Amino acid sequence: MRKTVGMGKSPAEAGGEKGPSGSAGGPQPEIPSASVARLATYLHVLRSMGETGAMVVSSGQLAAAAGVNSAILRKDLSHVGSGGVRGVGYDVSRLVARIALALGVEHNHNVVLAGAGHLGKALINRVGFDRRGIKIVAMVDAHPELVGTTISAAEGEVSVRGLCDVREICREHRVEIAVLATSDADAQRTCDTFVEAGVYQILNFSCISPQVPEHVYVRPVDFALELQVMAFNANRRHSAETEAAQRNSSRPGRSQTNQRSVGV
Amino acid sequence: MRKTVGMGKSPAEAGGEKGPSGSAGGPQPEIPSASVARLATYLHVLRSMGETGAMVVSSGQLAAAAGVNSAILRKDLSHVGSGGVRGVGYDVSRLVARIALALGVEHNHNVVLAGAGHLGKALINRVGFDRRGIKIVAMVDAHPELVGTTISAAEGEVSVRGLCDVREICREHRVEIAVLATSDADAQRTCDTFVEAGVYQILNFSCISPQVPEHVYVRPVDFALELQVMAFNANRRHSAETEAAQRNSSRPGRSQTNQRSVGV
DNA sequence: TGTTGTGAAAACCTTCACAGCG
DNA sequence: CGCTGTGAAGGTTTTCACAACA
Repeated sequence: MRKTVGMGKSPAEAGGEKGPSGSAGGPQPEIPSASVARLATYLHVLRSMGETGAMVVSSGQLAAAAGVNSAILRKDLSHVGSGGVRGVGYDVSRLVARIALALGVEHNHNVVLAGAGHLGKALINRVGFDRRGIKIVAMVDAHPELVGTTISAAEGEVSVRGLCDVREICREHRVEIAVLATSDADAQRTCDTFVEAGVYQILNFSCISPQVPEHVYVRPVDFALELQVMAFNANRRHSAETEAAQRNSSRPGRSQTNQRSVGV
Repeated sequence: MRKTVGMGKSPAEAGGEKGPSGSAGGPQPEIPSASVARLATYLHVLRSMGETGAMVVSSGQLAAAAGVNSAILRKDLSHVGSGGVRGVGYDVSRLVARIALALGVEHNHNVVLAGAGHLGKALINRVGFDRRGIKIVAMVDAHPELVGTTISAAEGEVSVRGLCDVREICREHRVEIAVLATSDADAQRTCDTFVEAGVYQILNFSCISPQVPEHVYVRPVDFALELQVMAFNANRRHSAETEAAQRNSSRPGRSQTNQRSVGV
């Protein structure tokens, strides 16, 4: 929600054509973007379940584990041609395969991580990117004194390269996605380098909003924002309490609005 | 979107009462949650603008800087009693004051950060929490060997404390919000400790989904998720391209759906 | 003229509720 | 009986478009 001029949701999704597809072989029936994010979560949860031996899950169980309402889960799954069995549930491995197919997890996407500070180290040490179709192929940093050093990562060591190598790295590995975990001072410069190298999706952890051309999508990850929203909720809770106390009788009331999960 | 059973949107917002307020003095006219997140972003952007000397902004300028459509920006601002001048724009400092008031940034909220690894270090070194109403009052870690060590932070040094101190810290500082930046192995245990200490909003960076009681809100920050969505978009772009190439004429078409910003 | 503030319309997303089936 | 899949209803969020105004 910060800067980001470019495409908001997705490429594809051309002209009109609401039906399954204009001609004969339109394969993607256009999954709603809100569902895509949740499907990725289900995939993650299902894999954990599979590892602990579960063979089938019901929508209720999976929904509870994923933190969503079961109706929307079933609707999401219907977009991937769920294949559940009425009265029983879903076969875990089959469902994993279907979601993975729909999300295109089979093609590994190569990403470059910029910034060899604490955040960069935290990111490179995260496990589980690989199995989710993400491969960090290189780490770069704008500071010459860091170039050539090695960072211990989840698997082996990664050596830090310079910005001047970005173009070559991106061409060689067909990189379309980059992560900007640099200091604010280096962010714009590093971002420009990526854009010149043909990267068109950037996950931005810095506090500035880099200027980018129209066709580039920058997804901001503003660490303070979530906390600020939480603080606001805390304030609201307090004023609701004092307000309720000033009157006399209480009226409970509910509310639900799941917001999209956050962050890399 | 991961686990998270508790409140989805906000506390407050009790029963029916759609109008401004039931009785006489209802002060909060109920800002939509989508707007709250954006308002926090505007505040951030406006402060940067203020520092570079801008006195007034138009909705178009601010919207471009914040990466949103100008109509929705004006609507968001209308919730805080915008006070703009037609034909001119908004007075920057006045607008900052109004948004800060509406969001309640004046009350500082104390938060505890769990996890003294790379991620924890990255978070504690972030600047700008303070001016956004957030104060990290302590850092804790489940590993005894880290307890007592000091971490160099943006301002001075912070010493790491143990889980057994959490209860006291939270009571002393009236902590309602915690950040879970531990390893997955320590996450549940640390989370439980916070819940017992009365924390009811938790920003979760770990890859597991902690089990929490009904009234606790866990906001997941799944680092891989965003990248996976980006990868999906890249796939869609590719299949759209090849599909378009298989036919002959191209039909451009647009799409816009700004998703909520992400992360702490 | 240029910009705000805001109804009304449109798009999007979620929830309900139930038919259909194993 | 239990669970899936889905049409229809309901709610929220975004966009449009334009009157009002300095």
